[in-house]
Amino acid sequence: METIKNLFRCSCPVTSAVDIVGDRWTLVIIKLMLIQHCHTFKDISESEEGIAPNILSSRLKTMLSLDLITKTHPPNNKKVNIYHLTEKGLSISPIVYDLMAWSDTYLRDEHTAMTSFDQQSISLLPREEAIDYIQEHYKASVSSVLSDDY
Amino acid sequence: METIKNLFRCSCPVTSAVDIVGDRWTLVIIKLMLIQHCHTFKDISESEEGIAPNILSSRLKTMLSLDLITKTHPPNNKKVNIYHLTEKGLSISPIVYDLMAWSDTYLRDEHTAMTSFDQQSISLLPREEAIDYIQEHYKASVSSVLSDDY
DNA sequence: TATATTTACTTTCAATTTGAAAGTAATTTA
DNA sequence: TAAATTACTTTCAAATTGAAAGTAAATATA
Repeated sequence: METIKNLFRCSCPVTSAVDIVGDRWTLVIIKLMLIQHCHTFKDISESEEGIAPNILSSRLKTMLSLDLITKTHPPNNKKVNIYHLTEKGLSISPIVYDLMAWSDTYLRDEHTAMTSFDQQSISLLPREEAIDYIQEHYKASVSSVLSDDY
Repeated sequence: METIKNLFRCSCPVTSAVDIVGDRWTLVIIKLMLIQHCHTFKDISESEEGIAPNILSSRLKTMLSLDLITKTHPPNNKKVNIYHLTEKGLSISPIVYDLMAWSDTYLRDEHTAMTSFDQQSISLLPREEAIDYIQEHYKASVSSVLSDDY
């Protein structure tokens, strides 16, 4: 008889969030979808991050089960799977933004090869507007991919 | 001949931040220091999160080497070690805040035992003020612990 | 001053997770 | 109809995590 062991270590909301996104890949996959507009298994596989296919497969399954992402086909295509962020997943955007901003300030000295924000314009906007901009562009990209003739 | 393998997977600032804080414990330890004012090995060990001493020891060493925390003794005490956040570590505060806010909105349904913000007052403040409040109280607590006769 | 307690760990070992490499199956393109 | 593409799965070794017990130095107590 198998028991499902509790996903959450304790009652703390911060620790509970870490129970969901606290690993080497979940936030990276969210960032690849959100910022680099990776919508397919192949897109994510080919990213600079170099995730192994078994790991990606396993993470996507977990993220689906946690309702961070959903999976659909583009119209008239049964081969390609489109993964996209749910509202719950898209709401991780502020955390992705803050990680980017923190690295920009505190990691540059020890990681000289590190790049800046993807679009220059983002670094010029105030935080809230930058996050909105990222989210709106992401949604537009998903719409485009899910429209006819991808 | 040993080579130090690069800490960073790639040039992306988000992924680089995940290379630093993307595991099960680093953000939890920062949160325990910042919010619950855990300053010693014992304080952290006894937390609700239940971290094993070998894991805690290993994480603290890594965090010291990454300059996220420093280690000192209180005056007139050679036994107790006080760990506290550096500027670099304290600047993770916005991420901790955002994780807390995200859980509050998106995890409550699936994790009914989850508590709210530690101090009620924090949830009433706007984000920037809440973060400032948390950081100032943290700094005051460190000062107090490092003053005479702990 | 001697003993008990506390604090901060380390050691050992089993279990779980990660990741590299190769392989497979369905679908679509040429 | 054959080749290429996409989305995976399988296998196995290496690294990480974690539970349990143990140790050493410093401090508090009798």
